[in-house]
Amino acid sequence: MYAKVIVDVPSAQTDRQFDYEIPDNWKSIVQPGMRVVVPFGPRKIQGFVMSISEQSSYEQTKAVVELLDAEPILADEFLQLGNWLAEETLSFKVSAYQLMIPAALRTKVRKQLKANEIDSLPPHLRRLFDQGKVYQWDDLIKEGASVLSDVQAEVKKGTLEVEYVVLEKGKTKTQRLVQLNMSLEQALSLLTKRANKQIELVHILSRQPAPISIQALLEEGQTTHASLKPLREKGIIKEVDQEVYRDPLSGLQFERTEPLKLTNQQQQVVDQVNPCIQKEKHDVFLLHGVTGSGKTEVYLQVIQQALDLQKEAIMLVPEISLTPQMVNRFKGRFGSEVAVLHSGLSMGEKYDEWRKIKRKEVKVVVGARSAIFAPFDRLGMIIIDEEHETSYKQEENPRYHARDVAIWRAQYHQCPVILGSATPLLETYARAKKEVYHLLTLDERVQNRKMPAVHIVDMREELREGNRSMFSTVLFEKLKDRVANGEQSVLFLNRRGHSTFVMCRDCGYVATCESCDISLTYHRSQNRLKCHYCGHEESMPRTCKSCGSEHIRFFGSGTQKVEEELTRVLPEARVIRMDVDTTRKKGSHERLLSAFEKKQADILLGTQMIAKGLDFPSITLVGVLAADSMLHIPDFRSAERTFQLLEQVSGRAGRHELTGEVVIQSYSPEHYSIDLVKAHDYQAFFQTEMNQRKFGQYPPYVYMTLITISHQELMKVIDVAETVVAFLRRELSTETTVLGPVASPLARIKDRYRYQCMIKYKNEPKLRKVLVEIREHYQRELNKGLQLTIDLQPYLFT
DNA sequence: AGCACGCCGACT
DNA sequence: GTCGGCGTGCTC
Repeated sequence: MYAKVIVDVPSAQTDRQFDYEIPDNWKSIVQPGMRVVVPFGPRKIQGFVMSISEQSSYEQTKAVVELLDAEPILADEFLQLGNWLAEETLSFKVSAYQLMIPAALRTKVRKQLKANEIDSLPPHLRRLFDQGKVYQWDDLIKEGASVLSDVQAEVKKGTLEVEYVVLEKGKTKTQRLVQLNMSLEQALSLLTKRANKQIELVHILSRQPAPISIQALLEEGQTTHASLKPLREKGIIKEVDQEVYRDPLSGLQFERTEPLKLTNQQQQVVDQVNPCIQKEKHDVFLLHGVTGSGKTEVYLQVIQQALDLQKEAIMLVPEISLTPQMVNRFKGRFGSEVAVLHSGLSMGEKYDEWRKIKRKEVKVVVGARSAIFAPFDRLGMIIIDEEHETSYKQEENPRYHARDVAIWRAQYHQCPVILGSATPLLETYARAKKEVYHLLTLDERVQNRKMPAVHIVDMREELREGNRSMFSTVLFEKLKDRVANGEQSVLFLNRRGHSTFVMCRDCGYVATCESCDISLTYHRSQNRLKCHYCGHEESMPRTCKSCGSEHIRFFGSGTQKVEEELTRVLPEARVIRMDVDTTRKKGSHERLLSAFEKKQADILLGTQMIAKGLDFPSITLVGVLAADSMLHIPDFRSAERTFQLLEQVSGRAGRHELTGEVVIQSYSPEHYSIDLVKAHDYQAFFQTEMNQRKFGQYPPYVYMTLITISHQELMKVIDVAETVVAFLRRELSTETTVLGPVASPLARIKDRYRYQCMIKYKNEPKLRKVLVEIREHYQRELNKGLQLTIDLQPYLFT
């Protein structure tokens, strides 16, 4: 019997199955989807069993050396999904499989030196084995080169041996429990009358039917470890280790909520989706619901339907909106049947949540992108909230989109998918219009609340009237009003730091990062300049590096500067700033939001991260300080992103009894992506933008593929890029457009020059084959400095 | 990815 | 003559 194994070596040459003999004692145990350790050349590595076969076409096969799982870690569904995903994203199969298992289960191979005959070693080598029979290879490197060749000589003789140990990173957490090791009478007979505390502890234990934790025991007995120790020494108690889950939400209480009464519109949506769950029919729904229309309640109720039918559900949310508010709503409705997966969890916590799913202890998963791989086997519903969010696309290999995986899994399980958004991605809405997806609309807010009124302020006008501050008169007055009335405001600015760039007034020199083609951002609190791409930091120069002048000035405002300005012009306002810099520490996100919720501040000032999910009753004003900040980015989706962001931010206002207002400051208020926010008119935006896309031949009218080439040397990059483009033009059909090569918008990052080329096509069956050929051609150079990334359906063009 | 094998230049 | 630099190819 042979196991067909995909080995854990992510490279083009090893991206296929290898055959290994299964030793007799494992023949009945090994199954597809299990992890094994196999010999691979001179070393030992991990692999995934794909299938089991009676024969092998290889004359000589090595045997599986270790079995890492007692049952398959990847169900058949995932073996198929991985195969599809690898092909779809042009990545290695093993990389696709690694996505599906928690990081804690990924293995590391440790190389070590084992002494077979310590006594026959020369003294300078024998020294290494003072501590034991093994010596870590990593430490050997520090010993110097001559030792290495001596070691190699001994390995040849057989006195030393090179070993490979496969280690799992994660551990299960255990808790120590105690119980009585004998009857109460026996125990008491072993104790003196004066040992009051010990006697009490024994009594407590005798009342417990099951072992209890040491902590609980000592607490109940009102004592410390001092009274436990003698019991342990006399053998009166027995201790056992029990596996426990790390609970990221420990100590939190969730108030149980009941389903809310649905509006007619909400009910219609539920009525269309529920039959699909019941009849096990696959369908993709686009739920287009304006902000505040109660999409979340719809999600909760269709998930309830799935649970009622003994099925499971996955709900994806953008990382950024996986706020305590969202978690509370799910925990409140489904209690302990929910697992939560997001990047804020530690590796161990993620592993525990994953095991709860695998063991069927939960029925619902709420999580960010990777939660789409939750190991359920009776999926009844998949929901992707804020479907247009860019975070659903992974920006490293495998470059997959959670939506595509969701639809694949839903087809496999024959269940519906709901894509929900107030501002769907253009491609998605176009598909709904073509009836590829099923369109469901919620165009009214719940309880007939009005959409917030939007004022658009022309900042050029403000400037002309002599207002050079970053707040327009309108916004400032309204802010002041809110603070006076005890209502809350949200201020949004898509830039962190203090100033976006620092320029010399005399010679025009702009401080840039030495490794990237990016201007440095000034951070006031540390008085330093930072690169937001590579993390490089330097102190703020007193004089211009180029001409020595002292006239260095700050330009472009970030959140830090706005905060400063606010305390100056509106000293009575209490401000909370939320951006990457203030939320870096674990839990600070929650802390800041709950402080705002408790009305410990009047103004919440922040970047992207406050744009979604916030639902606080007393927010009645939303201010957008620089609406055009995204508009001039060289990306065909910049108008769409601007509209989406403005709509999302506006949606934070007036979600409850108090009506809301929005003030948008812009230097191009006539642009449709800004102007149409006034009427909250997605339809009009869709039409206008579709015309633009048609005119420029952009998605959804064409598909796109982006190839980015980078290298330390500029000439090398240009050379490769030109060769690639020429090859593409020659191989692809004449209807396909190949653009470039051009320097990437971020032309240099971390000392690497970057060029890109874009392929636009409608129908190109040869594409994958041609792309694979390009990658194979540069195989050799890929190890040596050259980087070539291929992104099918890119979201970002940096 | 590692690792061995193998082929050329700078040394004892 | 040998040590060790890296290019090339293989791993069931």
